[in-house]
Amino acid sequence: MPKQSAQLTRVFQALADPTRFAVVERLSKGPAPTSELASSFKMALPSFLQHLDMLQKCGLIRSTKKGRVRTYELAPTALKAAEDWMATQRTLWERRLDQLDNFLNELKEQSE
Amino acid sequence: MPKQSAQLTRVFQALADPTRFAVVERLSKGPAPTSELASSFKMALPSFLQHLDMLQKCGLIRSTKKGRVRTYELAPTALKAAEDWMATQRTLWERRLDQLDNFLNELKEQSE
DNA sequence: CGATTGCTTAGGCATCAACCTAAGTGTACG
DNA sequence: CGTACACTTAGGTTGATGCCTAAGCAATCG
Repeated sequence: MPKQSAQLTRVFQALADPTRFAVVERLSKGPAPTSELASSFKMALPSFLQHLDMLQKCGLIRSTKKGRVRTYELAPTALKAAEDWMATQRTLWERRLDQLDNFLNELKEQSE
Repeated sequence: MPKQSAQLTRVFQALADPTRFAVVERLSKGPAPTSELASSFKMALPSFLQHLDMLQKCGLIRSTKKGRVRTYELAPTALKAAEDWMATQRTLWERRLDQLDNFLNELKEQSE
């Protein structure tokens, strides 16, 4: 499944920018409209919107429009998928270290 | 602590590339020398080395050199930090959803 | 309805990231 | 000691990313 990993690299790509990173942190505390989100950054609005689009395209956030106001919220599924991948890599490695440790202990006992 | 988040965005940046992503997956299964890692990719060696450097600079991997062979291994701490950040954002959001759910249930009970 | 507000689209510029080839350093082996 | 091997350094091309201004559209408000 190379499709899966392509999706994950897009999520990481999205989180690699300080602006988008900060948006995710903000949205973890609750939904917010475009203008409120934008007000924290000194960037022009269209530039900021590109960041929101990117976050939405990779599935990290969702949005709905009511009247002329668009509201954004976090979409935890993408975050969870990335989190799970990381946990898998890390625990594979840590388990391997434990096995090595056991092996060395056995060697040590044999020599005693 | 804006230092913390800068470190995290660099980790995400590192994982945003398919080559580096694949290297981390490979190294989760155990250490490997430069040439073995490089053999999986059709890229020129110096190009590939840039990827390894980037992974190392953000703390995702370590390396040691013995003779003329450099061996790489995973460094789980950076991975753990990124994982923890994601879990925090996600659970903040999910807890908020639960609270909203409780609130709606209370409203519903009052109306019955 | 006319002006204002909130977002969207279009297009352009500058910097950086990912790749390459060519040439260098140091270790090992016959 | 000379050759081969494993990596390293230097330098250059190219496309993607991040930013801007200007102009457009649709929903309110007076």
